[in-house]
Amino acid sequence: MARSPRTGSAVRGSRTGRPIMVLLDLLGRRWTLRIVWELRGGPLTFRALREACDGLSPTVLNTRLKELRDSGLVALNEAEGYALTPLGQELLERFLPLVEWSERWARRG
Amino acid sequence: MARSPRTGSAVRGSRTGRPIMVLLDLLGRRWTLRIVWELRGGPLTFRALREACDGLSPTVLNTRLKELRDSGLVALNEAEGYALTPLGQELLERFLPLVEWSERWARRG
DNA sequence: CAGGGTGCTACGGAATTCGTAGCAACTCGC
DNA sequence: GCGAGTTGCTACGAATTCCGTAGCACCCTG
Repeated sequence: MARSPRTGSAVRGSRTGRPIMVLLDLLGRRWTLRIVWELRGGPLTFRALREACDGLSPTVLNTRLKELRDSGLVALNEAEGYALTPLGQELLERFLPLVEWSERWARRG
Repeated sequence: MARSPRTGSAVRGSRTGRPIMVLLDLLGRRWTLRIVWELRGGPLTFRALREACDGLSPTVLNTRLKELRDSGLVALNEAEGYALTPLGQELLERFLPLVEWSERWARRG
């Protein structure tokens, strides 16, 4: 199974290690963006996260969570479950304009 | 092969048809974000786009381009090649903060 | 002990993606 | 007309990724 993309190292589709390429590799994997999105309201347990993501397989969820933890975007808090780190919240904030845009996209497209 | 995600219809991983879910499905497919990114500087031909994306297979490139055209984000201009539509440029603009963020992410993560 | 929660793994099959080869159409120079 | 070059795009078998179900080990409460 493909390893977690890391800045400075080659990723799927690019050998430069440029941060944007690493990010595109990470976010281009199925469920990754969705998981970050579902954590927007606060921590969720592994199983709650599964349900929020329409019951994706635990295999993939665990793989994605490993990648997101390796990337410093998500952390496992024993008391509350999985949550966005400050870095992950920054990513979510940068992503919010896309959410607002998608509403207009739906009306026009 | 999975059909292009459309707002208002069920997509992979969500039956609600909410625009954000449709967008997450679309962007969560491999190479989709990369293709939009590589078109940031202007139109590219099919083959130039392949090279820009580190030689991804023409099968997948064509599939992604169909999806992006169905979504109204990319158009084929016979004279110049594939280019972002105004809608696609809006998406790219909303995505730019993530690029800037990825630079800091690389330093911290 | 029973019953419920937690994170997580195994495994076989389905879906997606890849890599290579090549087609049909068009344009250019000759 | 005839190549040589471009264009967008397809076929097809193999590799990779993802899915669905079942279930393990652990902890806590009753």
